[in-house]
Amino acid sequence: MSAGPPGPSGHRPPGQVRSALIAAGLELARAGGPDAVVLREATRRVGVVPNAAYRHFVDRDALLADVCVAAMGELARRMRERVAAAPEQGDPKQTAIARLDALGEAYLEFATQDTGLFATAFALPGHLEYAAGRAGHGLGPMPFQLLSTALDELVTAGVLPAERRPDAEYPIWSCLHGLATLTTSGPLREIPEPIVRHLRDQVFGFITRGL
Amino acid sequence: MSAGPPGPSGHRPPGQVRSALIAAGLELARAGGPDAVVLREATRRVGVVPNAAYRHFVDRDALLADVCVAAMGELARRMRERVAAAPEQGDPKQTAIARLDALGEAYLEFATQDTGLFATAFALPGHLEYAAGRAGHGLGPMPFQLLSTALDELVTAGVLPAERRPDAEYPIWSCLHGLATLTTSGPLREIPEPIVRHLRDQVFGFITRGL
DNA sequence: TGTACATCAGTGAACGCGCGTTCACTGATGTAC
DNA sequence: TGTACATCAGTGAACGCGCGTTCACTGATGTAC
Repeated sequence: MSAGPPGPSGHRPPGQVRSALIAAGLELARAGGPDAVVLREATRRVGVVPNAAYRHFVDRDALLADVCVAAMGELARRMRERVAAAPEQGDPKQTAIARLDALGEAYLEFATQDTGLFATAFALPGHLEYAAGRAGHGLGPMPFQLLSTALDELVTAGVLPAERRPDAEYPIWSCLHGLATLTTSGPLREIPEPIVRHLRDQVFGFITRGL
Repeated sequence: MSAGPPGPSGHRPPGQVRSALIAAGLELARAGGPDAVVLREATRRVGVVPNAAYRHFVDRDALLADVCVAAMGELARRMRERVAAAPEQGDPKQTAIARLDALGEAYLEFATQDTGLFATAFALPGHLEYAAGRAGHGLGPMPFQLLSTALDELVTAGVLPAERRPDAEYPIWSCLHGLATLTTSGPLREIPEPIVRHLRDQVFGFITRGL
């Protein structure tokens, strides 16, 4: 976690402290959500004096914003990973459905395993663009885009009727996101794991039926 | 907001300060969510010295817990109100569907109009029972129960096949809750109101199709 | 190739703030005899 | 009916804490001549 090589008063290679602060912020967020992204604690972990952070971020909110974007990027990365690993089925219909499932599984798995990071990804004030689409942060396609692509494939495969394609992202996203928050930080957060898995199957069935 | 009649050092009627603190906590929560429920600010609003709160709550978390329960009770109250106001249709099928719609509308409306209170209702650590059911707080039936009842009516009316009734609450709740959080405190929070309404219709259609 | 100087990224010390919480207290209320 | 006393719910003052942020500084790095 500590910066390592440079002496106690040394200068680091350019950009290293900045990215180390974001990395430290991510660890804090992983453990405690967005509120746990405390500027002083991040600098402590990087091995730098608190005010050094102000060389890289105008204030604490600017640091948090970068941490949020990174968290969302991490969610997207995991989703891409799982879609890529989804086994090719013989039937193109089955393949398209398997891809959508993989997306949903990754989303829920991330929320379960990294609850704090998941909450942080959605804590950025304002901009829908960064979750809802159009990359441009060098982090690759974001979750909404991945879902859009999966739905396009379902249309191509003939599973989803073309007239129901427009805006089909939103009901599905809502289902997944609702289940994720209810079971990880909502009233269902303490129910035993097998039951959570059952609920997930229930919701997946519901989604498939609604297509 | 202030306690009124009793003099600056006076004692209040028994129980009045306690419920006034919860009421003040609710106002704080309404404006800023659970984190805004600050013990000192609540006592300030009630017109009492900070440590007086410790006569009524073991610590700040205990106050917050009561505020959370009250917020959930308020959500339930609004849902009941809307269901009661739903117009009786000629067809029992239509009536049952209209009731479910009313429930969903009330849920989303509460999340939109009282975002802080909505977040607070779901911020209580631990207990699923209080949202997921079985009253017992003198606050009347809670949201989950209301949804269960609505689904039972859909089965009776012949809209929802009986074999799909078990656990049907969860996919529907997930959809509504996901849409509520995405559009009120998530990445979709700043999209214009007409579009939100369109998304809501989209989700309602999805739910009806999934029954 | 060497010197003068601007820039950059760190240090050290301090600030004010508001928070939750604890202490010893006081005066009003209700009960026992 | 009157007095003694326990209980209860408030007051007043103070605590330590960690936070975000600002100030003046210093030393290393890179550039101009």
